Amino acid sequence: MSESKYREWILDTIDSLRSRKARPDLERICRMVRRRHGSEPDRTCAELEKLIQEQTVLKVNYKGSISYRNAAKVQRRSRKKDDVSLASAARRSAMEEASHSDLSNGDSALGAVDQDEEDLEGDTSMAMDTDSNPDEEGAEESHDGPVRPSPSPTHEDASLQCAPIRAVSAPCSPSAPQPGSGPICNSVSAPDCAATQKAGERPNSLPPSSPRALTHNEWAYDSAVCPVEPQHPGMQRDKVELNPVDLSETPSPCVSTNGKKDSESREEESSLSSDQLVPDSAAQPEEVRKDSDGRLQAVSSSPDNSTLKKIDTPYSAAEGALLNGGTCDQVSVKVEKINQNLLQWTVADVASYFSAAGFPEQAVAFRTQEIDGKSLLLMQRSDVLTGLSIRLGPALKIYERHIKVLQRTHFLECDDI
DNA sequence: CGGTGCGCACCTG
DNA sequence: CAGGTGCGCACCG
Repeated sequence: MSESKYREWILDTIDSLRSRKARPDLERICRMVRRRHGSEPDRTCAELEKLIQEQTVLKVNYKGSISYRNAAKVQRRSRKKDDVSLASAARRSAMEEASHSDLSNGDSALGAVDQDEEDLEGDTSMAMDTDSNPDEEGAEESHDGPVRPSPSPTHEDASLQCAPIRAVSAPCSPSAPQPGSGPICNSVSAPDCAATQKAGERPNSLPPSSPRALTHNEWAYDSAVCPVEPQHPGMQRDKVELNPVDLSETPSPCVSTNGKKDSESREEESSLSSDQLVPDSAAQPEEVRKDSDGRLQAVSSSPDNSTLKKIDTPYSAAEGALLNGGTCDQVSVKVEKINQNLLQWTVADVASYFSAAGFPEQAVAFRTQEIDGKSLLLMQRSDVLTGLSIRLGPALKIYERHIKVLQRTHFLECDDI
């Protein structure tokens, strides 16, 4: 209930601010939501972070300050260009998510957001990067995110390293800080990851399609993923295994991504740094704390945590599949693991999955229709094409490339069992 | 004082 | 050139 409300409110507010030519920053968003709906700023911040993780809202560092974007709008633009490149987008998302998990953990919302935003916006407004020179410093710190993106083998290392850290230290600040020390953990973990990544290597293999886009997406995804991982031990395992495997193993067709890493890596760094840096270091700390506190409490007693965890796994699997191209055998294997969780996916998980897969607008429709993992498994082609009131193009892609694949893998698993 | 409208400059593709 | 973004200012209640 509240979630959807806040989503509407926040997206509405962002749109409103944008139409007014005012920067949609945290302060203005919170204020407007409070005025319009009487919601407390803290709560708004928390909900905003959730949306960011879901990629419903993009956090961007633009011209040295943090801005929030309506992911749906942003993506449209970028995607328009890409257009047919769904596959590429999907790959990116998958790749990114897998790799990023590490990064985002520390920063949590901020880092993640920025990343996400960047990804989405990357096409349209890389201005942020340009403008945000000063921020770059911060970005370096947060770079973790950017670095992770690196596709292949490298991030494996990074992810592996980071993963453990995250789990131990704590969950990512934003969404689900399970351990009491959300904020601290974040700060600590992030740096560690970053350091390791930086020192070791930069993982930068970008996918063939678009370097920037890839990078951006990756970041965003990472953030989203990270939070989840820490929570469930079991999940984490899966995730860890999956991610590394996916990335490293991806021997077959997918390999193409690796080649481009080098050239693109530069770009990634530059772009990444600008966006991520500022937000994470400066503004976010406060937000995070708030969120963490609230969530922590909630988490301890509530099922939220489980949701988050679930999300991570699903993503990784899905992502892996996407990245690989959806056809790889490996993918199927990964998917299988995922499938187990599929039945446990919540509505939020499903929405997050499709947001991460590059369908933020359509993800809203899934949420609106309250499609959870079980419902997803029951969905037929006609349901997707006509039951969600989404455009035919994305609907077809979503069904053929995601739902169908998820269902297939799930039922295959069942058969085996 | 806070919300709103918008001209204008700046960026990117 | 087109389109997005947001600063800074003026206006309104």
